[in-house]
Amino acid sequence: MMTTDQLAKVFKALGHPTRIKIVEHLIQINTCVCGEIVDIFPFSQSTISQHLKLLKESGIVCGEIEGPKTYFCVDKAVLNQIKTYVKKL
Amino acid sequence: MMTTDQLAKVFKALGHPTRIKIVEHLIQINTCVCGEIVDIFPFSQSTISQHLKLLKESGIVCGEIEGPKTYFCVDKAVLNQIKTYVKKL
DNA sequence: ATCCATTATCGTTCATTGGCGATTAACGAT
DNA sequence: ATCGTTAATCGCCAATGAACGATAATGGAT
Repeated sequence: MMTTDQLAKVFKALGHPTRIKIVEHLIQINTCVCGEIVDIFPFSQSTISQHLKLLKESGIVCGEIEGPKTYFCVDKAVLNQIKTYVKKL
Repeated sequence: MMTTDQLAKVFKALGHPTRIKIVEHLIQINTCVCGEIVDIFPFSQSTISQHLKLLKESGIVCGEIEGPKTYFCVDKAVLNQIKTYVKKL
């Protein structure tokens, strides 16, 4: 079970259109690097990196550093916890 | 279907522990007035009123003014849309 | 050792949030 | 008409968020 604070953190992370779209994209293609996301959105690299950091800190996204790149993906466990919580509402 | 912006607004509204708890409470007891919520939380009346305003603006909560009181409740339609969206993630 | 590609971080700016007390507004009851 | 109850709004302050450009850091390739 997630605490209310943890839940709030994830919801807060999802509380921005760009971050929602990033998460949707990550779910679709399973995993991808920051640069690919930067190419999709009309924002600077630093802005996207910041969004990814926020998503990571909330727990909904995890990133694995591999060489100079970082591979981001959605944490399925956390996503499922969110799903379970929302379903019960 | 909700737009990404609408979704983000609702998630943002849920992105605060107090507001999550308010929504949970509203779901449990179906409807209640502002004062009742103020009694539950260790925050001032103005702060709770502000949270309720935010929740209302996001669409997840609706309030009906009846005399000097305002009855708040969760908008089931919006909640269901959120549920549907999260399930599909 | 150097360069390039990739991502993270820093510093800045402006806008928004979260909390409060105080005030205002709306209404019922006396 | 006044009073009390209830809720919304205002003004304030400190903290956070969102965006950017610039810079730093990491590691692969030459």
